[in-house]
Amino acid sequence: MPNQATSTAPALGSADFLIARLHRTVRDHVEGPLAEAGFSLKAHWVLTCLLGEEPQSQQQVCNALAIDRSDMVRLVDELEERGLLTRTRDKKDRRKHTLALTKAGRAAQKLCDAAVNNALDSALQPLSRDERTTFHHLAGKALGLGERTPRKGKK
Amino acid sequence: MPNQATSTAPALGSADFLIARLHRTVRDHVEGPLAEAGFSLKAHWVLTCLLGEEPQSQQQVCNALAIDRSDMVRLVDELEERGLLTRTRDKKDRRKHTLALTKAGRAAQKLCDAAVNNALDSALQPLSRDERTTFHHLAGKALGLGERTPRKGKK
DNA sequence: TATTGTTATACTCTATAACTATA
DNA sequence: TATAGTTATAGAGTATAACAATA
Repeated sequence: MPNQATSTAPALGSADFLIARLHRTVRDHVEGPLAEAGFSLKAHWVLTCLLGEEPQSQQQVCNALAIDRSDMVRLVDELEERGLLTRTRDKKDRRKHTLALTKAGRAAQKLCDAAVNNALDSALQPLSRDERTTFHHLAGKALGLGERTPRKGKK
Repeated sequence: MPNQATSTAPALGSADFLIARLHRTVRDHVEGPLAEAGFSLKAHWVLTCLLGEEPQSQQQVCNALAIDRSDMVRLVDELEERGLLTRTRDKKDRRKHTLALTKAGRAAQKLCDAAVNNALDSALQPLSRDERTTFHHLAGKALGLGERTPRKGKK
């Protein structure tokens, strides 16, 4: 494991520090279990993004996830190779690649989701359920993501 | 600027995604102004850390900030060269380097703090003051940073 | 033997630039 | 001319491993 702050003095309350630390803590918790299931964080994001609103162009997914086009190519390459999504040319605009989940892709997403939610439970353990909901809501609001239904994972 | 999600569909409500996005948004906002002032994010953290509880060993600062020792060497090298802190051998345990801010270091910290707080205001603009306080508190709690006084920047 | 600080190196992520094919 | 996707490359940021000095 990388670099866990060993208990000692927090000393810093700046929001940029807290968010950076939180980011790493969450990543450290989630990455392992996901990797065991054979996925990266971003692969999970892509699958989840497609699950939401299914046929989307690569570019749309890039925009939704704030992932660079050149990264997306590699991500989609792999997911396609593993038969988790299909990549077809848009007939109306042949520049675009339309992405859609396969059945296996939907199953993979579900699997990832379970692993991620489980890992998040332990990463955010100090927070109560209500606190997590509030935190979640505020994070979304801070990002300017309009008012969406939270879509919480059920236990 | 790097990779801003262009308005479109959020699609993802997973906490790991929100935190990752927030991390980048905040970093993108804060890094620029800090760089103009001649500092990196981590340099600001180090200065702030020393401000809190002044004479500390390099290792203590590493622990508090979850920064790797090898990174810390370079950070401290630069800050020392610029006369913002002093690095002296601990006489009781000559393996340790004791760090302490200089007067210029304290001034620099104050300058950075202003730049950072200003940048955070715009990065977290969608949140009200109360919401920011709540978010802040929850982030700290999630990290298991005991109950500290928030030490909010005053306007 | 374990710890602090140091150095050099490797690795991962992400961004950039240049190219193609379409529009 | 501008956009979608691709490719190859470069740059941050961070982790790893080995070493010297000290305990």
